[in-house]
Amino acid sequence: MLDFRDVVERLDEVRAGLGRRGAVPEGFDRIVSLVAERRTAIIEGESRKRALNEASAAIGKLPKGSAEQLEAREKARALGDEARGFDARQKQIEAEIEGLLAHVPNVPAADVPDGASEHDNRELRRWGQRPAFDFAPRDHHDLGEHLGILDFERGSKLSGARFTVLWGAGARLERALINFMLDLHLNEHGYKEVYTPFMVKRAALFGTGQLPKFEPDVFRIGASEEREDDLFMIPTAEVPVTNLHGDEILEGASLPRKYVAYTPCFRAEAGSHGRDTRGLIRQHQFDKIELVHLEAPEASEGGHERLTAAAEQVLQRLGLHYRVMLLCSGDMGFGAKKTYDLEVWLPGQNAYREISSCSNYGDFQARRANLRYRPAGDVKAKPRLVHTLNGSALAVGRTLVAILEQYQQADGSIVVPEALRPYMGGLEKITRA
RNA sequence: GGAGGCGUGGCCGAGUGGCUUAAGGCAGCGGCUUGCUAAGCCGUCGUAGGGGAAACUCUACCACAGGUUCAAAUCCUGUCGCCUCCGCCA
Repeated sequence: MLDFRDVVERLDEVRAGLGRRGAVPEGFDRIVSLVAERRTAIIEGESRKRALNEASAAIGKLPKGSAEQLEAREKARALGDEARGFDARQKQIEAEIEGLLAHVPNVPAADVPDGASEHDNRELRRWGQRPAFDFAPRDHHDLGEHLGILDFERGSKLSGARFTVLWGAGARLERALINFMLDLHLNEHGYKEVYTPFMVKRAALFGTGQLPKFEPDVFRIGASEEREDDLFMIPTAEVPVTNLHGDEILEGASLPRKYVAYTPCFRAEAGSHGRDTRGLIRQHQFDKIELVHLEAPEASEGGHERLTAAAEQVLQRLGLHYRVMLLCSGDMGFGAKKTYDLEVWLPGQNAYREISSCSNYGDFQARRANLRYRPAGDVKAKPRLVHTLNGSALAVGRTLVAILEQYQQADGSIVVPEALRPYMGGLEKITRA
């Protein structure tokens, strides 16, 4: 969420930034008068409260039940009523401001290119070579079924469309990828591993910006006899991990906090009917390794580059050809200031597909989740909001897809990337069972 | 699932309607002192929102949300969390 004081102070600038992503809400400029009204309500309310406090102290010193005390009580009661009136007014205005801002996305960073859709994203670089085949490459769906490691029919029998069962070497490959990625980030990139709940409260989803705007995309466990409040299945580890230090004040010296988490992710995929219905690309449940940074504001840009590099390293170790895209203003997620997508080459689709998204959120999520730090070496300094960053490193299911498709052989078997063999009991090739 | 208890500042802990702008201690921070030695002394020591050029000042916050009252950490209601015992359970 944007800071309403900042919005008022830099109204034209913020409006222009939001305009770049086509997200200036109706009546946006009304915020200026709302903030002014809020201030008036505070000043008036506080003056009544002060008078009331003084009056109450005086009443205590008057003889109990005396005529003058009764009279003073009447006057104090009136003050209290007035104070409550201004308080209510203040709350109402603040709710209006929040209502206005809760649906407003972040302002894009200056170096984010203008654009309306993914077609306007800018390719920054490519790594590796497209694998060349002297046969027609198959897609992972066919390969997986042929090998008996992907079972789409039984997934849908159990749970419906967009669920898949993995068998044998497929299941083991999934697990190997999880462990390989975690170990890489732990041992070589300095991340701390964290294991979190997979169901979270509404407040956590608000903190990272999925709510209130994107509730249809999230699976919700409604109230029941067991619980009166709602829980939501996490759509990404970003939600529990970023919110870990919500309402805390961290020591500046402890920044950056770099966390890596494995979690399954659950997405309703509302509005994506008919898209990527074949194969593993778009599932209701998938595994992901997520990197999250909490950084001092001045360090977040550098942190974003390092986080992205860590994600790229996974693809490089696995020998998977990919490219890096800088997303344009219109294609970024709700809370992001700047986003790099890693797109892996999928021979079966003859296309690059997103396998990781690495974003700098600035203080947008931190304000919602109340994530703060005290600048190092200055005990008098006011707490400041951290910057939050996150990125997938990587989406496990799509990595498995990329391995099947890039490492496929003419006979339909799959060569296991060398980096994964220690995690696969030395297995060098997946063949038909 | 049953029964009971408890939630006060970074920590410990006092506080059952006005003398609490939350006592006292510990830790932290700043300084003084250092021959009296795992020390002493003085000061400082929360968060947020207002006002003010500033010094400073006001308002709110004792798990959270409501309520009673001129006045609530204190009384009432609801919620959440934690603890103990019993039962059940991977």
